[in-house]
Amino acid sequence: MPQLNGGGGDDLGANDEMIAFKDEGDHEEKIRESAFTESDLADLKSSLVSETEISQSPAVIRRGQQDEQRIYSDKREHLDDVPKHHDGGMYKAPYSGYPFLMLPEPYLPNGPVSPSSNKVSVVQQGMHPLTPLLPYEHFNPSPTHMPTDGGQKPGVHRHQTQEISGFYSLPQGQITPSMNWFSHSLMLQSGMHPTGIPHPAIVPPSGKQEHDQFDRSIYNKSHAEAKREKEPKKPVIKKPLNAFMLYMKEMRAKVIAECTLKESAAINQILGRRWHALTREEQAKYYELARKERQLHMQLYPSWSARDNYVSALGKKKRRKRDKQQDSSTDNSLDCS
DNA sequence: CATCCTTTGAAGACA
DNA sequence: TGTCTTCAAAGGATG
Repeated sequence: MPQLNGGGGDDLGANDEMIAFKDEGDHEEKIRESAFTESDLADLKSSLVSETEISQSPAVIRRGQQDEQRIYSDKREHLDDVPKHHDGGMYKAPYSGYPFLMLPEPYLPNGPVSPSSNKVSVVQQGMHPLTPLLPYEHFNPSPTHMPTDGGQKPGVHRHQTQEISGFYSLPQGQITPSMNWFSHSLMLQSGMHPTGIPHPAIVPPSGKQEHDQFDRSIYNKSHAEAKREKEPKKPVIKKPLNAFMLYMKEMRAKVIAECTLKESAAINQILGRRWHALTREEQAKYYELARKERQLHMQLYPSWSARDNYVSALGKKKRRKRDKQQDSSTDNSLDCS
């Protein structure tokens, strides 16, 4: 199968996913036929209400979503097989030259999308808002810089890939095989990437509560405690963005402009429908970008695991949500249409 | 002020 | 192995 950048040992693709993807053909066409345009905005707006009120219980809805998700997951696997738009070692995103040109102006720091946002993390402010990939730009993925498994957590299996374009080459010696999180944690403070470039995947010790605690400590803590507080805290390394998230980042501004919507939930619904309306080639771009994101992320943070950011095995938020659903499922009044 | 909503996909947990 | 849960982004809405 065609491999990215000459196919250096990427094991993310799978050939056994063809069936589901083929079967999806008709479905995909139908989706495209019903591709969302801004003319459907009114429809969506009403569906935002109606779709959540109709027959299915949340559990059933969720189940359906997951079934569909699996189909698209299969599709994604297949998409790894589609011819890649790359040239030699350098990926050329045909649509806009990701990562540098992927997002339109509105995503620039002073653009219409972000300017007034106070939700942008400290790390993101003042950095290239375009994509987490930017800092990776200087990362040299050559085998000599491959991280070892020394810092690897048990049970964390990360596939090391040989091939990342020279596009991401790093100033020499910035990341060594022995560099795990602890060895460059100081650099990571305040979201500083080992390269010296802020990285959006790295945020200061997370949680507003934590932050509040820190602020209060300035006034309330004893000297010893204050000193302890000063000690470096583990920065939070965020998950790499998946294909859809990358797509959302790129297209959100466009949808906002077209539909004059502000509410993210509604925008995300539109984006979800548009995502399904994309051709496989169009989606492939984002799957490819996401794959690169993951590769770079795992090379930059070999000891990182998604588990690191888990609130708990069963987070309180979802637990509450589930409890709610159970309550509503016992109350069937909302299930009928 | 914290959490929810809403989407898809990746990854971890668990039976 | 299959299913479920959590979290990535975003910002208005809500309690």
